[in-house]
Amino acid sequence: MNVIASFLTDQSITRYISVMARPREFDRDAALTAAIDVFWSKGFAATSTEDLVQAMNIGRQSFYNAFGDKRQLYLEALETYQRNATSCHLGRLTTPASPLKGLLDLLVGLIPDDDALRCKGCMGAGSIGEFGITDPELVEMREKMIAVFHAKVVERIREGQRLGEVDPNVDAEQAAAFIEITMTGFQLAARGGAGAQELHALAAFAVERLRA
Amino acid sequence: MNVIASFLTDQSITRYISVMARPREFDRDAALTAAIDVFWSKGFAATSTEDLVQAMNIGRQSFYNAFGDKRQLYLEALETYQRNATSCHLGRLTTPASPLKGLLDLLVGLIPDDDALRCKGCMGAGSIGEFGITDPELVEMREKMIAVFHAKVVERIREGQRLGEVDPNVDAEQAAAFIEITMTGFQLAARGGAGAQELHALAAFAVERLRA
DNA sequence: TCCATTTTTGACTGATTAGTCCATAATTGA
DNA sequence: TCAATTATGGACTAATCAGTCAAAAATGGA
Repeated sequence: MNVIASFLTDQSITRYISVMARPREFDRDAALTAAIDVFWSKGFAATSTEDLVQAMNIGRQSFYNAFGDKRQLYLEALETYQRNATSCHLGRLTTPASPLKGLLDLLVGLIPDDDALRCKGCMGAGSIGEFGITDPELVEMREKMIAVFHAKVVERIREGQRLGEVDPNVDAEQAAAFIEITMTGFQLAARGGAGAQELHALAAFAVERLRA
Repeated sequence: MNVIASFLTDQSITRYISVMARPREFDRDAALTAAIDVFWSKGFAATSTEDLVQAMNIGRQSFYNAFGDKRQLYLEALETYQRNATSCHLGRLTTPASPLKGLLDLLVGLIPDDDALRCKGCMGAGSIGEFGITDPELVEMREKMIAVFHAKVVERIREGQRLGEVDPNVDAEQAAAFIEITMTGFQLAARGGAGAQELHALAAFAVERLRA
């Protein structure tokens, strides 16, 4: 075992090795970000390793050294994407004082004004569409991500009910699931070319349907 | 020009030719149905022509004779799928006397009880996820399909408002768009493994949110 | 029986695929 | 300076890809 210390679990930080070897020339995080972008736009199957090494601007062997193989890179890309996206969602959901406004911000946050960005949709939704439940590892990743998120949405809805903003007759769990379904609907609609204005109006409509 | 008569536009019916040649040995419709099933499950990029000829149970040259190429077959498969699906949706939407019940049936109709079928999701949604707006021909096909459907949903919602079932304060166009977003959300959730019971409950929840 | 035509069958093609091999370079500690 | 280790670049490989070719078979009409 050559590893003396691995203080950091983040793979992007060069680990301390007993005998230091040739250092990596490229920025692993930047390469990963480039890979995310390709997979996000084209999906897994339609992306070739050649597409990847070009976009990441690294050599083929560096690619396999640093990321394992195409599938491992996809898993890492998707996880990184999802962690980041979920973090943004939670920020928007919880920032406003008004829970209903939080839900609105959550939905509106899914809709970039920039057409090119909006049309990429959501990589997570793309992954569900491409793989469904055929890949257990992906299913597990999804479930972990959604669990955290779902709990927060439920919490915010209950808060809205206590404050008299949200219809007290609805079941908070169901309302949260409803918001989540609406989110995926938005993401697919955006990928299909729906306009920002149209989606903003729909976000308002959906949230308004929960008002007390 | 060898075609004496082409009474029927349906490609699946052997056309009348001046000099009759060797007849096709396989059922074109059955082969197309098999192709739909493969594309539906795996998407376009992940499906090989080998997958297709095996599932369709025809020779490679017969495949290219009868369907052009992989992309043309995909277009035909998707169009056939969509026409059929839209027809089913419209039937469920318009059959019940109650418009609100029609909307509920529409949503519930998206959710097969059979797990394997439900997990396939919707081929149309899959196509949006895979191609986004990158293929103009697909975008055009979608727009034609949705236009007919959307008009019918709006109509049913207005009817519900006249009958006092649907909240008179909502904009019928927006409510219809909301139903359509909910549909795509359902289809992706189903593909991701959501349970039938859970989705049924959500269908009721969504429709109930439109009640007067 | 032969002709014109299309279908079928199976082999074939050139391109692309994911991934590997290997020689060389760069690094630190001995 | 050398040993140990990892990174890099470029050539390579075996498999699979979408699509084609050509010969044989099947049909109805001449």
